[in-house]
Amino acid sequence: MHYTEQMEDELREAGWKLTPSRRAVLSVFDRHDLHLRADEVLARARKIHPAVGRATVYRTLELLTGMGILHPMVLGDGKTRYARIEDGHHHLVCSSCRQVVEMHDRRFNRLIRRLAHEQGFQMQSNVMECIGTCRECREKETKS
Amino acid sequence: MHYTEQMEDELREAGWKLTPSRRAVLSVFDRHDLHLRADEVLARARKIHPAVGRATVYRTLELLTGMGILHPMVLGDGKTRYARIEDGHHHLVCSSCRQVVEMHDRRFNRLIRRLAHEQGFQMQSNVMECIGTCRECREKETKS
DNA sequence: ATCGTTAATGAGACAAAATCTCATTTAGTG
DNA sequence: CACTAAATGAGATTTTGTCTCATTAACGAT
Ligand SMILES: [Zn+2]
Ligand SMILES: [Zn+2]
Ligand SMILES: [Zn+2]
Ligand SMILES: [Zn+2]
Repeated sequence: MHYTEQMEDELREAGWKLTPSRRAVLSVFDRHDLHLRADEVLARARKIHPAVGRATVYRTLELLTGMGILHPMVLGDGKTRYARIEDGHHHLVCSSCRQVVEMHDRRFNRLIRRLAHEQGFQMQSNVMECIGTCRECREKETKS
Repeated sequence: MHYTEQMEDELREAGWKLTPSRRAVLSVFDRHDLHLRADEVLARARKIHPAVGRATVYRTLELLTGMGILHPMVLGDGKTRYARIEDGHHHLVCSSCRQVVEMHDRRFNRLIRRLAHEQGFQMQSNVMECIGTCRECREKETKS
């Protein structure tokens, strides 16, 4: 079953109404590697359901965040972006060229789950942002 | 030597002028466990140097972020907050009661550094946010 | 100590992002 | 089809962040 449909089921099962606006916002996140600002979500959602209002997009982003489907984050540039989050969502951000590399490593989730457990927390999900310098930028740097 | 003075030295050595406004913003972050919104930083900075303007606070936050001294983050609630970041800054956020627990574990930085290295990145710093449920909230939940 | 250069500043206009209100609509239920 | 509470969109409003520009002051040179 496709991700979007799965999430629609989750909404329904949690007792939320499945409206065209909510479905539009949800379907924007069909790919797992998007990091979108609220206004970008609005623009994309309108391609699917032109009538959606800004307020509804914000409300839906909040709803989906509360359900653990999306998660807000700032990838170094101070802008709030929303991304899908399954168990974990890990990034390498180059402080020089700003490229963002997605990194998924089981070891990571395992370690976090364990550390959280030590503190009495039960992990739902996690987001990590590692700021550094990518190889290309380091090479440019040493040359100059 | 105190943290704030150390950071002042860093600024100076990087060639930036050490103004009362910059020192005020810097001194706001004397404690390591603060996560402040820009307007909170402004209010606190004004207690030290009442003349600071909003624009300067934003400019300084950007400067300090660029230098790897501060880092913007959203702890679940979609508000951008700035916090000191030494090597890493790791949080457990309870999705139910919203409490934030700071977690510092060497294993974490080690693992991230290694994974980053595998991707050709040289880590400067990292921020992690783990969303979950704290013990108290889980106990409340099972009782009800 | 004084000077000159130039980065840095604060005020306030402006722009962007987010929230709130409320009259209207509609999804889900039977 | 009809009912009802939840959800919506429009637009006002608030909050957050940026930009401009005339003025100031940090810091190195003298
Ligand atoms: Zn991502
Ligand atoms: Zn790079
Ligand atoms: Zn923290
Ligand atoms: Zn809790």
